[in-house]
Amino acid sequence: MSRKIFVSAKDVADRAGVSRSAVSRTFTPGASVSEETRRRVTEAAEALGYHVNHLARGLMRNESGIVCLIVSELDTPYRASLIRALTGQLQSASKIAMLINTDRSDDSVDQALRQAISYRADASIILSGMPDRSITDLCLKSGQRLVLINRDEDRDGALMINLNDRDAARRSFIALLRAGCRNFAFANSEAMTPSLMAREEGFRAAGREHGLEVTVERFGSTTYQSGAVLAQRLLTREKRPDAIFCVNDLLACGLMDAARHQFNLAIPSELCVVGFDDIEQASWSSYNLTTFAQPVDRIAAEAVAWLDQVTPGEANSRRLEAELVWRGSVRGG
Amino acid sequence: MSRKIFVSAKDVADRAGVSRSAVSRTFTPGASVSEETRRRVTEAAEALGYHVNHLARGLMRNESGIVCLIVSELDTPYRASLIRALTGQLQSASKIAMLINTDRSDDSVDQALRQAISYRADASIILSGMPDRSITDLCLKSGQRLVLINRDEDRDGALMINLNDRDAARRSFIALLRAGCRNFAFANSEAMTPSLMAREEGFRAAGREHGLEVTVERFGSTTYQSGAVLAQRLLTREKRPDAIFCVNDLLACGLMDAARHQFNLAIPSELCVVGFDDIEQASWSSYNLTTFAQPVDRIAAEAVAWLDQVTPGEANSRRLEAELVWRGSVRGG
DNA sequence: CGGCTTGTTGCACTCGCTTGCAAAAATGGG
DNA sequence: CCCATTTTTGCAAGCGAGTGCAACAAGCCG
Repeated sequence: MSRKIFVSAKDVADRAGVSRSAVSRTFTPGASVSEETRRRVTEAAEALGYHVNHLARGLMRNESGIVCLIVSELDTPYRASLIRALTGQLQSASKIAMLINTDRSDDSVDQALRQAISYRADASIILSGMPDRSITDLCLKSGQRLVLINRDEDRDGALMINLNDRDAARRSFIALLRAGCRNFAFANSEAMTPSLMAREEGFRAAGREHGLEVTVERFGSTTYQSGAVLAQRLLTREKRPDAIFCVNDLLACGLMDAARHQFNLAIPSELCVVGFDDIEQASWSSYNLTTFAQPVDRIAAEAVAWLDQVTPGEANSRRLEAELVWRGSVRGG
Repeated sequence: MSRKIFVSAKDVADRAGVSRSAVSRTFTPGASVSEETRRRVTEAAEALGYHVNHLARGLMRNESGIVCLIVSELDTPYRASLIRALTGQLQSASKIAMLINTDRSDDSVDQALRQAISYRADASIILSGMPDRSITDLCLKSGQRLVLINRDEDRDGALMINLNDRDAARRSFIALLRAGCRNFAFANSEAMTPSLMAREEGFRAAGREHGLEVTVERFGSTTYQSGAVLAQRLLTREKRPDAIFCVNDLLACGLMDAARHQFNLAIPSELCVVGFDDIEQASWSSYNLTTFAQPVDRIAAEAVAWLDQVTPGEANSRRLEAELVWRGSVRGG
């Protein structure tokens, strides 16, 4: 059971009867090689099953082509679709994604970034959690790019991609108002991340502007189960809400199911619901949920484009619009 | 804008006043270093923010710690949860996952494996698609391990993890029979992968054994949308089925929604449904779907354990049981 | 034919790390 | 205190690739 039977540039060179540099050059775009040698080298490489060792190349060039995706709970529909978009587009830009799972503990985001440094990743994209400033500084100092998606906090040197959450929330309020709703509620988790809070703020602010009260309830994390609990809390109130903006779709699904199956409410006639993310399930006919679409492809495109730039550039913050997707969980439309 | 400001072992050595071998040894478990030098080295490393360069280490040791996950449509609930389990467990075994997305074309699985070779991945885990034999041979010859999950075909040298699909299908048939169903149908996609076909086979076989006819319908891919189409086809038949085994949960959700919303059928009183995978949505109260659970943690554990073995071993095939999860989409239970 | 440009090639050094080997230091027993 | 044994340490040789530099070949012009 021989182990290290990788074929190296040396082997190819020998077979092709050229120097090692020649084969190196054939695989380096824009290097000076004659047509003849190139042919002989590629031929030999083909025959031997040679592939440039990206580890060694990365070592020399001091850039590995690796981009770390740092994420927790990656089986959540929105996260998963973002990862799909990111990996796809990274590959088109001939980079490769390393996936770091930070489910375990909170400091594991920091751990993850250390891993990223160890593998000399060219960049890290953070989808969940928020690393210490000390560690992000270390990353930046190591020449690593940093992209923060929906994490809002300020980190200069990093690219921050956010949605216009406040505005989306306001538009949602207006839509619900037009649908004839009068008792507004906001169903939030206790996660309190900046983007979730921005949605809450925006919705409240819209309520104030229209002189209408907004009931806010927060519970657990942004899951289906929390949605059920929030339904319980909101729908048993003396003044039962007839419009609920849920901080994300998963939660909205749980809330709708509870509203229908436990409280026998008809949607949208007795209760209007709006969600956020536009996960696949939102389009399922059991939910048919009016929601705001996260522009996952745009997000991924912005991130990858920024990574492809030679100079980091200054305008390192992108605020994208969430598009309202009208479906049947709100009257009218 | 200086680029390569990575701190190397040399830097640490200088600061700690030792040789560069000493610092290398401090970071190599089981190497001979005195307590004193180790202390000084770690101290200096800490101060400088040093991290072992895994690229260089991988180059020397000829093993990178990288495991490639090759997958398409990774935002599918089952896939996503498998990836989550795999990344988590790989990290616990101090390996790291590279995610390769093969959504684009069919030969991109081969492309992906080439990437794996280029990065000198220690192993590749294939969750979707089936690579050419030529390329798998190349992988194995390069000393790379290969794990195939739910891909069934024979590739010796690789670890194959499959479920006992036939048996699950048979158990499903019996459960439906006990529930009093008499008109059985199997809703399949046109994907025709071995594991999906094994479910169909198993279900049909069980039907034959009990002298009952099984209607089989196939359409599209294994998605929610296909489920709706299949409902359309199956529920408009002259002899309407009262029991449908769906090849996976996603499809089952689509079928149930169509059955309820378009055909006004009550589940389980007028129609019993069984799915496969036990994705999160199966437990949502709108579906409450009786289904077979993919033991994702077990699968991941088996894969990682095998990768951790020193010698590949011979019993390179695992057949796991899918556990039946009883919920409300089948009467009785 | 000499001198020049242009294009190719190979040598040798470098990247950051591991590791065998031999020298040096520490330990212990008599 | 000396010698044998065990640890610890540094040197130097790789791992597989990229690249500046100089040597060389070829081609062109006068």
